[in-house]
Amino acid sequence: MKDKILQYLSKYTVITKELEKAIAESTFIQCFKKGEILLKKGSTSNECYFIIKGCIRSYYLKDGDEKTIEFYTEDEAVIPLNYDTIIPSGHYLECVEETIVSVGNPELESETFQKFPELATLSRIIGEKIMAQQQESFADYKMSTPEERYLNLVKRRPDLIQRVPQHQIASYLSIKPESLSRIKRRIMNK
Amino acid sequence: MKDKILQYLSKYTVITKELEKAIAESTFIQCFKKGEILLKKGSTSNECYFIIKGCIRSYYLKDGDEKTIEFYTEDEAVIPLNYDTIIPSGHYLECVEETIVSVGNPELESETFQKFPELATLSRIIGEKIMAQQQESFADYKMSTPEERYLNLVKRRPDLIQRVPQHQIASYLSIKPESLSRIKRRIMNK
DNA sequence: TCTATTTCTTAACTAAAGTCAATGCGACGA
DNA sequence: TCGTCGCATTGACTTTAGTTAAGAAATAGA
Repeated sequence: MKDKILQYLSKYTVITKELEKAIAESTFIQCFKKGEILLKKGSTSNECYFIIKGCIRSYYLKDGDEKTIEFYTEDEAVIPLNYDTIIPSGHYLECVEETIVSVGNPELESETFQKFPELATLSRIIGEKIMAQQQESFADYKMSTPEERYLNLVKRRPDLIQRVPQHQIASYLSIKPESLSRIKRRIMNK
Repeated sequence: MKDKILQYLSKYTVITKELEKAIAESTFIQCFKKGEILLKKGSTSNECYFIIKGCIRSYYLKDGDEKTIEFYTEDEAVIPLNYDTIIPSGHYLECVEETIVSVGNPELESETFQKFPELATLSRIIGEKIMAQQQESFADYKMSTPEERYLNLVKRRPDLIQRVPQHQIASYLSIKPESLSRIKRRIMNK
């Protein structure tokens, strides 16, 4: 199970036996059922997740309906916006399907970081990378029409189209399910 | 001139005489004219900026027209997406008006960080803050209609409406100038 | 297995943004 | 001072998304 995290981290640094042990001690594995809520609006968050298997969706509630912000799948880190703060969350985290995660929390994290400073550096580097990716996908999003966004999604994350309900895909693209149906038909007839 | 940076940093940490000196040594002041390009698409970037006075716009070129991603004004940090990497930039940075900035670069930065580890920590904290803000504004953007985005902009950054040409505001809201005109009229008639 | 519920699609209509073209306004330089 | 150019606005028309409502398909639960 934990192999996947080590595999992920080994892309960035050399994993010593000691480090392996430290990571094993500072995280634990947890399993959630489809539909389970990991984080509610209004509550604080002191857990972050690394997805071993499954899919997590983050969304806001506005005018009674859900606005999907992001889908996280295998080998991705889910760090709530308010992680390690006392700020109540504005968004929800929900499991799209049965999901196995490795859970981290600030206390265990800072302990491990003190023992392994290279992990702190690593964490910063990965953080910067995520930030750069986010900025890029924001730019992509802003520059595209709903149809382009859908085509882009099909290209980059074809698995999502299969495993996530269409109305959640639609909300992710900021359109109504009816519009997504029409867009798909439009593309078919080309 | 440099007072503004110290003032900004003093919100986060105590500024000693030594630190003040180090900051003075690791940055320099530069002035750009209206319309000057600080970063071109395709080139690498080894400079970041802190705006003392003025306004900088980042934009992409798509299908021949400019897609504005962000406006940066007084007391804001402008860190190109590809800063301190060998990746060629996908976006441009342009001065909306005459702009005075404090310039930083990776070499000077890492020197100062070694001498003042608290500055490295600070830089990380500010980085995380910027990241959280970005995520929030992305969520806000995704959840809003063009009209809501315009009203939001008027509320949060009324100065931009005054100092930036309307067609750039429109591109920032991802609409055409004609649509922005209509939105303004619609709001007037309410 | 059968039912009930959710999800997806379709249709008709409304609302809003895109497109194209024309006009008006103001800044800037000759 | 005048003329030019870029910018903002307006109008007519097209395209696309939202809304409402209905029905078909898929899914989950009893």
